[in-house]
Amino acid sequence: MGSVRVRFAPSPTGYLHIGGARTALFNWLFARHNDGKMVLRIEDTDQGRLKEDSVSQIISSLKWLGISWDEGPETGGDYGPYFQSERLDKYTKECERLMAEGKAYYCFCTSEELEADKEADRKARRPHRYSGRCRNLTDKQIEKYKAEGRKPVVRFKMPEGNTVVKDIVRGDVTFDNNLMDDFVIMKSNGIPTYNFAVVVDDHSMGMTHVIRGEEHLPNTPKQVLLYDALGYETPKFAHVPMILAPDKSKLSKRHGATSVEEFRDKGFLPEAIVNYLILLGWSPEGNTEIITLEDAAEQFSLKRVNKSSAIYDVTKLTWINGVYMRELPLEDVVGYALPFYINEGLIPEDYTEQDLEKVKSVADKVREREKTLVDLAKASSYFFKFDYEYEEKGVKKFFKKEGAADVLKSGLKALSSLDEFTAENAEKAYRDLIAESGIKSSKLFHPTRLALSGRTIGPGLFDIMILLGKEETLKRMEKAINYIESL
RNA sequence: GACCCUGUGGUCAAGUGGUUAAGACAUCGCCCUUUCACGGCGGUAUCAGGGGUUCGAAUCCCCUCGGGGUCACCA
Repeated sequence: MGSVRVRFAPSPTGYLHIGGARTALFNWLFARHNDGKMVLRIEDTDQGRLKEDSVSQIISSLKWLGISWDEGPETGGDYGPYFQSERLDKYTKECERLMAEGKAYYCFCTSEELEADKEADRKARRPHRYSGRCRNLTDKQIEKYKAEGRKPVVRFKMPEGNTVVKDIVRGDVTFDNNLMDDFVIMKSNGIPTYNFAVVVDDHSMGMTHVIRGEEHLPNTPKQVLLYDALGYETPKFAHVPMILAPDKSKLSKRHGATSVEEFRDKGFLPEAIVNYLILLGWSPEGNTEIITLEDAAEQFSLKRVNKSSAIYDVTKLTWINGVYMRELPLEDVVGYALPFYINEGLIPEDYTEQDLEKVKSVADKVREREKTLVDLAKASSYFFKFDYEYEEKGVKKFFKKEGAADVLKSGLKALSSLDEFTAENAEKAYRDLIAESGIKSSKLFHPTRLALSGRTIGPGLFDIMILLGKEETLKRMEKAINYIESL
């Protein structure tokens, strides 16, 4: 076997699905691990289902995730074109060869006839398969049909016997050819069906391995038969388990986010999504949970891919996202976070260098305790706006207490006397105040936090003060004192 | 319905005839702490069921049940 060549072959009918992303990822990992090539091919033969912009959406999602390809759209390559719609001549040629060899034939059955057959089978409660009516048409009959203007499809002549699919993940899977009918390989409009196009393409593009979702397994024997009929060498197959929704059903819109874009919009980082996806259906040796694309590529093996489908669990994704939020370089996190800060109305769309610096310093502290970019932006809001309301339960607990205003007043005084407003000095001022006055530390810290942020949780109190600056800190203290006194 | 795949805690998942059945997320408790998060320690919880094979089965075989997928001139 030559060097490894694998492909990800999405159909451009929408966004990049999380399951598709995982398939792409496994292909990428396998290619990388084996110093092989990753090909991106667009399966756009069904013009009816084609969606505008879908290709660019899929491409941008893949890029965003960090999944690259050596050949395909944008990058080109020696095995192009990489759009099936531009490869029609290849399918036609191979189809004609099959017909010349008697391995395929024209079928002129109308959809009405086919439907009637199907109905008859249904009534007789027998499994439906194509009747084979056109299997042995004479040249004369064919001419006659053609003269009538009927456009034929081309069907594959299903041979007798069994077909074995050798699958790296699942072992040998045997299918009875009797259960498969003479399926269509070329539609009446001259466009190949999936099963035919995929075989011609995978062969002509030199694919050594076909790694795809489990849902393709039942189709594979047909493809194997086609490989044989065409005299191609069969690639190695690996059908990876599917990703299911929490209720074990197929992941769909009603389960919330299913596309990579949606996860992005919910504030997940590409590094985290990729990390999570790597762990779904595959696991590295040892107890590693946090793993980079590069490390995974080094270790990746199809032998360690699971057989059973996995239920995707957003809770664990969220945990992983939190890990990356605090461990990735601050610049990276801020880069991803900016749109969320804009969306929260914290900085303008045409933000300045100053805005950026502020986001950086705020995010640096806030990211420690948040798990998504959405939460990060929300938890940062009071650093940018002073229009917040005091949290109700905080007010009850800390503001509506005997002497609350006085405590804040003494805090305010201690702070205002500071020349150099640093976290160390501010903390010292508070600690000294506590020591001198005998005020309990919690009686001072909590109301201060509520005054400065409107909340009962957040970064270290003195970090907040520094981020706010002396002037703003004092202003907020004063406002809180007034508020308490008005209660 | 037919065919195919699959079945270890709530979820991910290690495990390939002999283990006290790892680990992670979640959950519960404790600790750390100005709060939250992080972190640390500990707890609850798993081999779908039934038959075999074997001195010995999560691991091998069979059946049942559960889950999923495929049955197009879609991909």
